[in-house]
Amino acid sequence: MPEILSEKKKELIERIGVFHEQRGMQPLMGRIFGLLMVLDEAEATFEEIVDYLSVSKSAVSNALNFMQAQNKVRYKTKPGKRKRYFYLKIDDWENDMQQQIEEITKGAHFLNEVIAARKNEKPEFTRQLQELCEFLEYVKTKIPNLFEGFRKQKR
Amino acid sequence: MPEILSEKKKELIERIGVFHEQRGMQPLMGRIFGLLMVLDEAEATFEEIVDYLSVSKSAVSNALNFMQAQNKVRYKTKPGKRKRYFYLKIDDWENDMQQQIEEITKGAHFLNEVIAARKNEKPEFTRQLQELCEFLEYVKTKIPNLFEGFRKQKR
DNA sequence: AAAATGGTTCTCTATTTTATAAACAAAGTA
DNA sequence: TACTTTGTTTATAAAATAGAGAACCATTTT
Repeated sequence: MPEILSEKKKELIERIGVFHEQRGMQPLMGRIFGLLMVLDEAEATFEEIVDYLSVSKSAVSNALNFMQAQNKVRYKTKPGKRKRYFYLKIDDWENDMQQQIEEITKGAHFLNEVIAARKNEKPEFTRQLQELCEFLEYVKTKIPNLFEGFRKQKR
Repeated sequence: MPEILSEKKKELIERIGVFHEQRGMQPLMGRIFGLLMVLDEAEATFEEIVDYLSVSKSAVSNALNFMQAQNKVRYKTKPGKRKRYFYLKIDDWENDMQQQIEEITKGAHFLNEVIAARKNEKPEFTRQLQELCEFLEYVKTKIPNLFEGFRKQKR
């Protein structure tokens, strides 16, 4: 028997949905994300997702396939049951975080191209581009330290 | 006489546009961003932007207003001239970067809510949420160090 | 075999986003 | 005053997105 969601949880799911939506995730994906976090069991069948979120099967099918392709979601089965139990693959959050932080530093590449393409007509401007670029490259080198520092601090 | 853009610069502008587009910026904004970086003068009039990018005036007007509201772009005027010279406000990239890095840590807030809302039926799952959350909070505290470390390393 | 289950795929529609074109406003010029 | 320049606004149109609903397919179950 599936958990009955409190109003608080429903509302939290929606807010988590909006949060992700604003960061470029498609709306339903964000809400599935929220749902799978909030459920005490931390998992749900296809049908439950449809019911909890009141959306169509096709929407759920597409969203789940997308999330699985992105390695955000997995499913398992249970002996004797045909249904799939979808859950968040949260155990590799470190990889995820690393990628997210690296994302920010990706722009450095373009900055270098821009700097190379510019005549130095506005040295002050070019210098600022350079400084930003150097910062991004510095951050990139410091990412491993961040994880290391975190682990060290935990013990 | 406005600079004539080389093929290389045109292509670079487009790639910068796509880069920003993929990060949620509207397409034209990304290309204006690229244009204003790549131009030797690091500035352009409204009309020049329209011509360089072959887009409509209203599109440019909207994009520039948006970018000015976001404090990404400013304009100045020149004595005797009526035109506005738009340029990137790049000098506060530190603020910008800080906000971008903080963006990543925003999710911690939701994670705390989720953890509070969950019965502890799946302790392993909850523990992973907690760990991720702690990491985000750790990163948040380390942001100032990042800037400090960068400045230190520069001298 | 027929029916039920679990999920996928296809078609259509509503919404949102992005851009155009044309009218408009303001301010300077002849 | 009329005309030009410089941008803004206002309708619209075109295109991309998200999702609904129904048909569909592959397994089980009966």
